[in-house]
Amino acid sequence: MGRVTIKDVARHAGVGLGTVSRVMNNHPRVSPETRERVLKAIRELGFRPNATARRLPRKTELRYIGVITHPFLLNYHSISERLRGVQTALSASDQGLDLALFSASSAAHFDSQLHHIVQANAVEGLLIVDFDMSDDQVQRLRQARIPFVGLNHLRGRSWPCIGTDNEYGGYVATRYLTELGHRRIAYIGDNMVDEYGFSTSQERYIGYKRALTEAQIHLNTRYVRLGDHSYRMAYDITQELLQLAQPPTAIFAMSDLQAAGIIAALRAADVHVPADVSVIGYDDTELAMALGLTTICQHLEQSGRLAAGYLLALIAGADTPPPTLPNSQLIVRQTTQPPKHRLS
Amino acid sequence: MGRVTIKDVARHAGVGLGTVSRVMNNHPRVSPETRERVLKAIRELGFRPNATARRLPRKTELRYIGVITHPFLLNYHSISERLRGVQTALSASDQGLDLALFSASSAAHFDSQLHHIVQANAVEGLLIVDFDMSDDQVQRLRQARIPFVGLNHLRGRSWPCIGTDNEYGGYVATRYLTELGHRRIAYIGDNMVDEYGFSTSQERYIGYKRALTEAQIHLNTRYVRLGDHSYRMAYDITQELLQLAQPPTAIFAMSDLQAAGIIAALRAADVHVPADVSVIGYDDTELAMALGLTTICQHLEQSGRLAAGYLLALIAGADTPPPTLPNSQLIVRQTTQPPKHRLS
DNA sequence: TTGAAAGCGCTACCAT
DNA sequence: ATGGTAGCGCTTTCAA
Repeated sequence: MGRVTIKDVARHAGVGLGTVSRVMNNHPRVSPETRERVLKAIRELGFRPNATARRLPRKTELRYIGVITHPFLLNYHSISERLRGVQTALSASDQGLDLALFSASSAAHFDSQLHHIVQANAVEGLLIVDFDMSDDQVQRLRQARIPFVGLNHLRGRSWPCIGTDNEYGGYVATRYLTELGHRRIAYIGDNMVDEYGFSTSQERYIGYKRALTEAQIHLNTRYVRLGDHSYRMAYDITQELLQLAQPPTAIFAMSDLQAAGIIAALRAADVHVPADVSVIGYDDTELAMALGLTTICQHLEQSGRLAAGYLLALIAGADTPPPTLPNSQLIVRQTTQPPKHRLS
Repeated sequence: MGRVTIKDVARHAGVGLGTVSRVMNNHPRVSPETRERVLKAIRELGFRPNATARRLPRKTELRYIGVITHPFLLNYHSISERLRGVQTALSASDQGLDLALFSASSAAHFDSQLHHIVQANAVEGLLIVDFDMSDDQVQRLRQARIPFVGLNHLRGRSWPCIGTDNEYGGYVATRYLTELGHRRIAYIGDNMVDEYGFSTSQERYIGYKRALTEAQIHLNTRYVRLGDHSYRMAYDITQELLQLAQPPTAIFAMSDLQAAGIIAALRAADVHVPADVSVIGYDDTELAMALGLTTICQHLEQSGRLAAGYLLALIAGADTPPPTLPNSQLIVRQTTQPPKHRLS
């Protein structure tokens, strides 16, 4: 597509380049007639000035830190917490860096977004939320000399990531339940991993399994359910779990929101929490506080702050190792207690 | 500050301009020695290429839709819902527009951000979340031909805004309570208005007053409390309200999160909801669903979608009136009922 | 493999 | 008030 430039407009209006520019910039010294003629030409040609070209002679720099994430994540509490941390770090640094938010709805889309970002030299640095990258993708960013930091936990990744260990989180939550004496423990996760390569749920599941193994509890796959991470889904799954001949005495969920759905479903079925069933959530949101929910705190806001701060350091040319985030932490509230009867 | 350019690097390394460029772009046909010499020069001079200048000859356009908001808002559920709507509209349009998130922590900061955005020609269009603008600021955006849409309700604004009427929302919630027979109705809002010119809480308060007046209820200022919009604050304020000689029989809150704090405080004081005290929240978040909270739905995600869609139309040169968002809606759940005794 | 030079699309200055 | 022109900092040909 041969874009319409200021030159075309000038020719079309029968004026000089400078005049068109003056009209665009509301320069006072343009006669009303000429101005009208130029505006008409602009309209007729559908001219839209090239922002990059305007910036160059004006010498107004525009610098961004990019954040790339999945649009579904915008549903989640986790993203706004992390974004908040990122913004905090950015404002604090006062380097005139703004935040560009890219979203990628599939692995292919992620790749094309990455391509776009590199090609357009869009950002000074990139925060990659939860997505994993192929060696090739890492290579491309390195070659383009765009510093990047993952906003999630480093597990088998060859590039710096900041986040808490999901395997550990899953382990700690489940171990707490086994220590309380539970043996029929359900896990409700999400299935994003299959579609998008997010491994969060899977990692926590591995921790869950490890805790079961340690407690010599046989893994019952009926207790493992994956859905779409919504309140509603957790509600429905809980109803199904209650239909089992041996329903679980404890449920560990992927998020506080799911836990809320679980609690609601239990309440609706007149099953008492925690007397009949214990529930553990994840994220330590204000929702968990509101519900008195036992949960795992993964320091989301802080992770955003640290990751952005580290990225800024990398941009400034630092060659230091990434900062460490405190590990996940079990927050015990009122939705967990030993099971009524010790069963096997 | 005379920035270091590629020219300086070339001179310093004793090579031509093109060679420096080739090194920066990992061009294969550069001898290892020359490459090393150039890299050394780059390091020594602290050279950082100008992203704008790189984009120009590459002809890779980079276009953003800006969203400007207050960093505190990132705490709120409302912002992620709206951002999600914006992203949805942006992706759907498939125009290669990305999202730039600006945050302004004060009125002065907002003004300077606006200046920066205009000056740098940073965005194709701007969504202004909750901030109000002076005539001068509106004028500046108009002059720069940057289309803009407010992401909040239009009340006394001369520019297009998309959002539900807060006065109406406050009115509907309060009227529902008066109709149930409540006469001692508290309002818990936030105090952002003073510091930042956000009028959300104030507008709802006006609706609250109107409903009281209609029901011939005298406004008791002890029942009107403003805080910082957190769960904690609402919790504390509720404790104070319970100390009053005549505690309220109903509480209307600025957000579902506050409502959750209120309910928790009431429960802690062994006051039953809704038997002893009714509670209404705002936003219809999943938290409200989880708590069975009566609340006001203000169609946040949809407002983001509509506003972004409309902005895209404006950018494309449309001259249509803004779309209309369905008005706020009362969602009755289980935290409201008539007061125990009819009191005056 | 390298240097020189011609743009990229626009702004802003210098004349007129 | 307007047209011509010299950059803005970089990429990418074209020769050598």
